[in-house]
Amino acid sequence: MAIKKIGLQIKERRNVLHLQQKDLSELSGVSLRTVLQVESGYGNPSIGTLSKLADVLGLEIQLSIQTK
Amino acid sequence: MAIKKIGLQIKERRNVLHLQQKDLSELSGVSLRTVLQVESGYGNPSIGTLSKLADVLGLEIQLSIQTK
DNA sequence: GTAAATTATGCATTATACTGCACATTCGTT
DNA sequence: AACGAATGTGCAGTATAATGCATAATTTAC
Repeated sequence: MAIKKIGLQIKERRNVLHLQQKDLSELSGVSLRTVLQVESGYGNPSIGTLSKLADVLGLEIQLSIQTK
Repeated sequence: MAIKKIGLQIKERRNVLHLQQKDLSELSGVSLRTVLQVESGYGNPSIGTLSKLADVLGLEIQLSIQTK
């Protein structure tokens, strides 16, 4: 499922950058509560919310041809 | 902005596959109303909704390192 | 061990995505 | 032009994402 994978990517990238969830929350303007939900793969964030998180982490959302 | 770009990609891909908005709506289970909004770059779809559309179109949502 | 920091969960409220219906506009065909 | 098909808009209702607060559990540092 897309959301779980994305949540994991967010979490891993955050760790690589040595940021805490609270940092990501504050830098992105997304509540800590929602950061937690997204990273746990629980929930169904909007593109807007995901985009705010991705921006802080230097990531971008892409649509690509399915490989598989 | 991420949403406008994604909307355009959805629309272009749909055209490549010779699908109409109504087809995409029915195949994905997303209302025609929402398909219209997403394609026009207006609105802020959830990952779940975007994922349903992407699946039908053979696309996948990805997070990748920002290139720019 | 224990204290503090970090991550996680329950519940209630607010903001907003998603939808259906009706109607309007644009596009293609004759 | 005139008709039908496809795409788009306004408005209202419903579902659910996003949030804050309090509280837990977990991890980290002392």
